[in-house]
Amino acid sequence: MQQFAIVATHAISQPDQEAGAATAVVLLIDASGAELLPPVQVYGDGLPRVVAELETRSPRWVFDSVHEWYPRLLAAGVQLNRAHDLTLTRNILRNAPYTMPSDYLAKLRNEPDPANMAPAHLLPPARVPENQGELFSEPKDDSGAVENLMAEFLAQRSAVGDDERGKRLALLIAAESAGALIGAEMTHAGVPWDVATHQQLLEEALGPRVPAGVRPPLMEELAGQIRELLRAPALNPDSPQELLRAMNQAGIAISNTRAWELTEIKHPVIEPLLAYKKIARLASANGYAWVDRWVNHGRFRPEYIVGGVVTGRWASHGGGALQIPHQVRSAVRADPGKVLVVADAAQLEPRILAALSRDTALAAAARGKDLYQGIADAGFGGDRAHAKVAMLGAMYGATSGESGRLMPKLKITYPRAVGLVEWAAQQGEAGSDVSSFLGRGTPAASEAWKRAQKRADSEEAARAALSEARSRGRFTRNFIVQSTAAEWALCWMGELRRRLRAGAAEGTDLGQLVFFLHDEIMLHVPNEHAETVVGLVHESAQAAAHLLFGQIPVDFPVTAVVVDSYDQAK
DNA sequence: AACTCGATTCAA
DNA sequence: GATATTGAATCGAGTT
Repeated sequence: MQQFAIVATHAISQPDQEAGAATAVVLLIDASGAELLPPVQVYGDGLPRVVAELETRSPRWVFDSVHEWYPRLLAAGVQLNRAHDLTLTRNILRNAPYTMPSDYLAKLRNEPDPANMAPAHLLPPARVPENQGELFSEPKDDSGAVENLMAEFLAQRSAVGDDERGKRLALLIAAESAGALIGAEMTHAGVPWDVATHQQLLEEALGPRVPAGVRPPLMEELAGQIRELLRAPALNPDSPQELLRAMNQAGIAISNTRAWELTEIKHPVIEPLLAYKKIARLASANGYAWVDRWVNHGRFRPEYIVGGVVTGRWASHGGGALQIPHQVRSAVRADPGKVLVVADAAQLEPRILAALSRDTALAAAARGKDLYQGIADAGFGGDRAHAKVAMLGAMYGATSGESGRLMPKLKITYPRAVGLVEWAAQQGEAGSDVSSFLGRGTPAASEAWKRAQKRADSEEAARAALSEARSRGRFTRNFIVQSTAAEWALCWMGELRRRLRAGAAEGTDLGQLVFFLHDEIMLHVPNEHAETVVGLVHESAQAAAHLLFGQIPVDFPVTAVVVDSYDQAK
């Protein structure tokens, strides 16, 4: 029998007590909502103990937000097997095209879309009810009460049908919630970060550490050269405006100061300027201040925002985890006695497109390890670079330039694959929605967007409307691929987590997931289990493909390497 | 002092 | 080569 354990802040029916009001309540129910145990009142910091006890019955844990609750359980040493995250599920159901109609969904879709609201960490903190026993207390906020959580949980379950589409949506919801567990566990584990290595590379690039607010020595030296070469003694090279003015005055005709445009210019200042930009970025983004702020006890712990991107990719908060530059990856270093297993999916998105479109020719090109070479051999005279530019252009919506020119050729070779992304683009331009393979949908076009499309009364407005339509088309075109790739990655990690836990259940600590970035994972693994884990990583990739698509002729190879530090991967 | 916005560069 | 998707973060420079 399926069991569900709901964790809430309180129960509406819970009588306020003079002293020692409960800090949480746990309710164990079956799929129909019937209580299997009397509600468990939790006092003080007793939640981890209560949860650990109930976990032996292996329920699916229902939280308003795993992100809010799970870290404190992990801190107390309690791990959970399965979860259902009401907030993440709510966000999926809001835009999901294949659902069972209900009042719950109707209400949900009438609320203002949180996707258009400020992220939670930028909003003022919600008011916490702290009013037990007070004479003039404000009414208690019952949104987190167990009765309401249970009602929403049951409503979410009945929103999912049991046909093929419903099963896919159920898989998405389960995978998203598993992702929430994994995200919290990765934050808890942390990326092993060697502060000494990091500081050494900073010293080599910037010179000895100086107080905050002072320009590092090697930056100051380059700044001096730049000022001299541009005859601008007071120039602050950190200001793009000042820099642009100074360069124009020195006779350099440019309209912006982006590094890749500067490379085209022949002038003595370019070399020191590019060198300056390079180390200035290092100093401000991943310099001494970054290490002080984000690395603690040898661990970098970014927060993962599961489903934080419209396409279902993860966002992150704190320390810029989505953009760890190659420059500092030598500081990501396994503890003694351990190694890093770094794995990524090879050319995931075009393979996803092959599976989505059932394009047998593209599937054939993807048969080998190098998909782009496969495409090149099939229709681009063996030219891999051209094949890659064409394929990326098809998935992103390039119209002009080389990529645009190569599109007709690509369409002749892969009519189904190119046809699918073109269909998705047309849907978006027309104001319709598209969805991922498992059923995550695009948010509806805004009212302002629809108004602009409807009455473009001037030449100017018509141009703007067309540009907006094309932009939405590129979004929906990319959405079907990126969102399904995110689902594949979620399943990959879920399968891997299951295998790691199976090992742990038999008493073998195989190591843990410590980092995830779209199509790449990192594990921190005891030396002796490295090859076992590499095997599990490959096995999980195949299991993920099968879980999503069933038996299809598309390969999803991953590369997995065993290294001491992150820079040795790739 | 706290905010917003544009410019820039990093990642997949 | 010159063009397309999704993000995070910092800085300067202007605003409230």
